[in-house]
Formats: sequence, C-alpha cells, structure tokens
Amino acid sequence: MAEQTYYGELARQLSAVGAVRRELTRSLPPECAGASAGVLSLLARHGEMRMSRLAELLAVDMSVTSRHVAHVADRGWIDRLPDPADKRSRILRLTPTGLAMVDELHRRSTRMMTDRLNDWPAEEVAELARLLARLRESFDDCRADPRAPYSEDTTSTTGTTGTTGIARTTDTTPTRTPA
Amino acid sequence: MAEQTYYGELARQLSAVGAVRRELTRSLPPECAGASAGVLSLLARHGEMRMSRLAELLAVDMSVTSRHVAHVADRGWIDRLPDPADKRSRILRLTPTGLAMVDELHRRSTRMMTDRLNDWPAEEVAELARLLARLRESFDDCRADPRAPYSEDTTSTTGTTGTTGIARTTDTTPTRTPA
DNA sequence: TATTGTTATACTCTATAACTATA
DNA sequence: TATAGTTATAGAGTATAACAATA
Repeated sequence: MAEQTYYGELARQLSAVGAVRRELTRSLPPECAGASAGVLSLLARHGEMRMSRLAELLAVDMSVTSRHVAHVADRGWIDRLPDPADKRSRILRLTPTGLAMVDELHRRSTRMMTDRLNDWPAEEVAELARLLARLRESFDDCRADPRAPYSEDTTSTTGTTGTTGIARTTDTTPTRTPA
Repeated sequence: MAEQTYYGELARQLSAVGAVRRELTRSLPPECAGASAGVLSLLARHGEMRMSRLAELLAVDMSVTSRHVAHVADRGWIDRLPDPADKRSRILRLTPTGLAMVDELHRRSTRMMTDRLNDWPAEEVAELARLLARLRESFDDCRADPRAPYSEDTTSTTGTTGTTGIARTTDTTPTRTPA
C-alpha cells in the first residue's frame, strides 16, 4: 500500500498529461481525428471484431463508438460486414486503405515521441508504457465487479455516486505490429 | 535512444489512459468540473499567480484559462485581485471556500486511486508519477524552443504542420501540500 | 423481455480570431 | 506597437436516453 501522498500526486500527473495527449493528437493527419485513430489502431492490433467489443476496448459508451466507426467507414478505412451468427451485429474489418492509414499513424506517433523523448533511456520509455498499461488494467478490474462505485460523503460537499456503464477491457494481446 | 517499438507503444498507452482520466473526473463533486479542479489545484500548489502564468501551467490557451477562471470565480473559490504592477493583469488567489474545495478534491482523488491501486507497491505508484512528470517536461522543453514543429511528408497522406501557440510549463515546485 | 446498434441531444474541453484596455 | 485578458464561435469527444431490429 503506497503512501497517501503518492496517490494524490499520481492523480495530479494524470490530469496534467492531457497536454501531452493533445500534442500527440496534433501530429495526426487532418483527415484522421484522434478518435478515428483509436478505432483503426485497435482493429489493427486485435483484428476484426464487433461494435460491442470495440466499445469495450475503447472504454467508451457504444453510442460514441458507433459514431466514430461510422466516420471511419465513411472514409473507406473499414468495412462493416454482416455477422452470420447474429443479424443485429456487425463485424468491423480494416480495408487496405485503412491499413495504410494505420501505418501512417504509427509512423507519425513514433516520430513525435522519438523527437520529444530523444534523451530518454530505452528502459524508461518501456517502463512508462508498462506502468500505464497496468494502470488501465487496475481500473478495468474495478469496473468489472460492480460493487457500489462510491459513497462519497467525506465533508463539505454534496455526495456523488458515480455510475459508469462501461464494461471491462484488458488489452495486452497484440495481434499485429504495424511496420 | 529507445527502440522504435517502445515509442509507438508508449503513444498508444497514452491515448488509452484517457479512460482512466475520465473515471477520475467522474469522482469529482458535480459542482466542480475537471477544468475547475485543475485551476484550483494549481493555485493551491503554486500560490497566487496571474492568468498568463496559470495558462502556462495548465498548458492551454489563455482564452480557455479565462473561461475556467471565470467559472471558479463565479463560485467564490478564487478572488481576482488587481495587479498593482500592471493594470491589465489580475492576480488569482484562492478563497477559504476554494481552499476547502481543494482539500475535498484531494480527498476524492486520493480515495479513488487508493481504491483502484490498492495492490500496487508504493514504489510503482511513485515511479509512475515521476515518469509522467518527466514526460510532461520533455514535451514542454520542445515547446519552449520554436524550431519548426514538424514537416510531415512521410507518405500516403497530406502533410500537416502542427503549430501550437502554447508556452513552456515545467511544474515540479510544490508550494503547499493540502491535507 | 433482453441485447445490438443507431440517432438525437446536451455538456465539457479546447482552439482561433476579434476585441478592450493597458503598457 | 505589443501584451494581458475577455468574449464569440466552432470543433472534437463523451454521456444519456429514446428507438429499431433481432435474439
């Protein structure tokens, strides 16, 4: 069990890292917004899948996923194939154009990171990536079992009861490593 | 210089950590949105400051800062005092109510992290916080010197030239540790 | 009756640009 | 002329809820 202070400090750093994410987003091609990039990367990494599975991996509501998927489908980067096993469902699969875009995205993000972190030793880059993956897993695990998220009646403020409605994720099984 | 693969992996993990940030946001009191929390935390950490300095620390445009500051001022959490040295400028300072809110925020975020990461050894929590802080610094350093951000003509796609317009940050000097 | 996915609507956060008031 | 801050407007991302089609 870590000291209280570290937890608070970690929480602050997590908010602050938004600036880094925004800058990473700015390095993307203009036709491919951040959310589209997320969809394409996951399809490249995990292979074809259904909407619901993708929503899990993205850790956002399916309504959100639906819009992002429609967007990348409109641009011809994925196909939405009928699922023979369930007529309500759709199978999402990268097109060759989509695959090319994934490679482009990977090139750009790698270049950006290389540029910014050129003085980082390899172990620290890998270590940070590892810890972030584990952080997500720890949060996913809690989302998995639905024991009351919070009670929050600490003091000065009205209590919230944060209810989420997003399913479990866990993402550590690459299917394909682009380029 | 780390291997290319680690850079790409880190970029992916950074996008994916958005889910964690969203969940952290959900733990906040309803009257205090994420952006307000950021403003209050920085004022608690660094003490009173001007708008422009706060915009730097937040790493967002000053127009954005202005709105967030107006919001927390409306709720009585900060005062906007005249700057005797420059009549254009305003000094931002936490009110007692604002300070109480900061404590509440700290309590909540710490509790959330404690809840989710209860099986993490203290060193890993601290290590992740440390690496994230350093990540921000590395990105800030690049923003500081304005050598052409990018050229981007790798292949398949139209090139972007990401221009930012946000100043340098660097945040490692706590002024006050709440609670 | 429950589940898969879509759409409509609303809210948060951010950036750009035009504007003011000082410097 | 340049800088500090404000406001208007637009765009990206997300959540909730109502809905259609199928299980």
